[in-house]
Parts: sequence; structure tokens; C-alpha cells
Amino acid sequence: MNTRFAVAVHVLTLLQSQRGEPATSEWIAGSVNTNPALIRRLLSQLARAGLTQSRMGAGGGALLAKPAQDIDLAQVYRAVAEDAEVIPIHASPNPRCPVGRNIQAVLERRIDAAQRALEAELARTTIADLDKDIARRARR
Amino acid sequence: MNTRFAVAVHVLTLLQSQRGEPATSEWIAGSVNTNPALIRRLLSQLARAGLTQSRMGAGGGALLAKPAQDIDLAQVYRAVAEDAEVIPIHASPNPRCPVGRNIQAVLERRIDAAQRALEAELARTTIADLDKDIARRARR
DNA sequence: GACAAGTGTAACCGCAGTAGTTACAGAAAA
DNA sequence: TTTTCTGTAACTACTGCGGTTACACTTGTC
Repeated sequence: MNTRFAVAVHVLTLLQSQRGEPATSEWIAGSVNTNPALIRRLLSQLARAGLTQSRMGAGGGALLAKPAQDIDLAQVYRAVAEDAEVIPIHASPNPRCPVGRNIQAVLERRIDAAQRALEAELARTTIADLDKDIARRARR
Repeated sequence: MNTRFAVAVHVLTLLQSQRGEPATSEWIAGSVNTNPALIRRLLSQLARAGLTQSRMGAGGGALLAKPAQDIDLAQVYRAVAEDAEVIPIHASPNPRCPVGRNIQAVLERRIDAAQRALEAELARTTIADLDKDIARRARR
């Protein structure tokens, strides 16, 4: 997997910390320590998933598309991972071998269950939770 | 992630289906549909984790190092994934930003929990389970 | 209306990890 | 002693990723 999920969570938490003020991709890139174009690419992915929205033109920038407590990490994960699998299965085992013929189907069930468990755990945290965590940490 | 986990599970299930007969890397590669050297590379990783053992020389090959019901998929996952993270965190966010300074620590806790959930789910299945699944499927 | 400040997206680069492959030294059975 | 294996190093081709530049387009402001 790539670091897009972590960056996306970073960006969303940053937007929440702005409390409604639009954030420019350049400013966001400054906090993530990367390139504005890369942030815009990520933001358009998040916008497509209904997590953010952007205002174009001068004074524009990115905003959360819904309250932070309604955005959980599983949503972010799905928005960003798209169809990439956590644990991929190897292609084309030998169909003339009993194990080769059946291993994919048998293994897929277990991997799907594991991925569901991962997402269920992620779903327990929202952007609002992380915002609070960070506020608590920053206070000391 | 790569397909090594899936291939490892395939190989282990194959060894179990041999009921004690050593399997050569060439034969295994035939079922996986890949290269013997690649299988040997994987097998030495599994041997280091105590899941398989190999007999060298003529008539040699690979064997399970312990009963199939004592090998669960979480063990295989750890043997093969080594220190690769399911969900990596981006490096070097800006320490002068409150969010940038704290996001890694805050996010890491949640990702660790998610990974534990994934492994816990994987731990519920053993190689013996898969062997049975395949036997059941092959019977019809 | 012109300008400045933004977004969205395409195109490209270098790097790193992966699967695949060849080659060969060493071990062990026949 | 020959044959059949393993273990491992070395190399290649491919792919995906993060990073970067470039540019058309949108919008607020003077």
C-alpha cells in the first residue's frame, strides 16, 4: 500500500482544524511537507468520495463536505484505496492441481474477512476524534 | 503489498496435502505456476519462521515443520510480511504545524489497532482448515 | 476589464519494490 | 561418482509511487 491514506487523514484533520476556513493546496502542502499538485490530486479523490469540496478561484480552497464526526477512517480508506487490495492473491495457479485449482477461492474468503475486520476497526475512529486527540496533545 | 502471502499459503497447503512426502521446489512451482528459485526463496523465509523445513540433496524437498492445525494464517502473514506495514504513514510532516507535529503518533495508534484486527481475523484460520476446504471442494 | 489567487489535470521523471530468471556452489542419496 | 536436490547471489523488466512542472480554467478584487 501507499501513504495516500495517511496523507488523506492528515489533510482532513487539517481541514477540520480550520473550522470552515478554506485551505489552499499550497498551505496544506506546507503542513504535509509535499507538493501542492499532489495535494490537489488527493483532494479531488476525496471530493469524488463526498468527503471534501473545493472552492475555485481567488480566496478559494478546500473544505470538509460534512461534519468531522461523520467522516470515519474506513470511509477515507475506501476513498483512497479504491480497488487496491490489502492482501492480493497470486494469479494463474495450475488448474490441473487440486490445490492450485481451489486455493484462490478458498483463500479469498479469508482475506475478505480480514479486510472487513480491518475496515471495521478503522470505522471506530472519526476525523473529529483525531482533531480532539491532537488538541489534547498540543495543550501540554 | 505483494502476493507472497498468498503464495506462501498455497505452498503450505500443498505441503499439507502431501502428508509427509517431501515436495521439490520444481513440483511446487508447477502448482503455483512460477519459478523454482522463487519458491526456494520463499521457503527459506518460511523455514526461518519455523513453519517449514527442507531436506537437501536427492530425494529431498520441503516439509511442514509442525502440524497443519498449528499453523494459522497470521503466523504466515508475519513470516512473509516481515516488517512491511499494511498501512504506512507518510514521513516528515511539518513540525511547526500542530497537526503536522502530532498526526503521526495519533494515527499510528489507530493503524496499529486495525492491523491487530486484521491479524486476529487471519489467526482464526489454519492450514488444516484450508486443506479441508479444498478437499471438500474437490470432492464435488 | 485586468489582474491576482486559486483549482484541476495531464505529462513526465527517478526511485524502489516485485516477479521472474539464470547460474552455481554445496549437500545428500543412489 | 553421478544425480538430484537446496540455498543464494546476481541480474532484468515492469510497475506503481511520490514528486514536479506546466497550463487551462475559475473566481474574487481593484
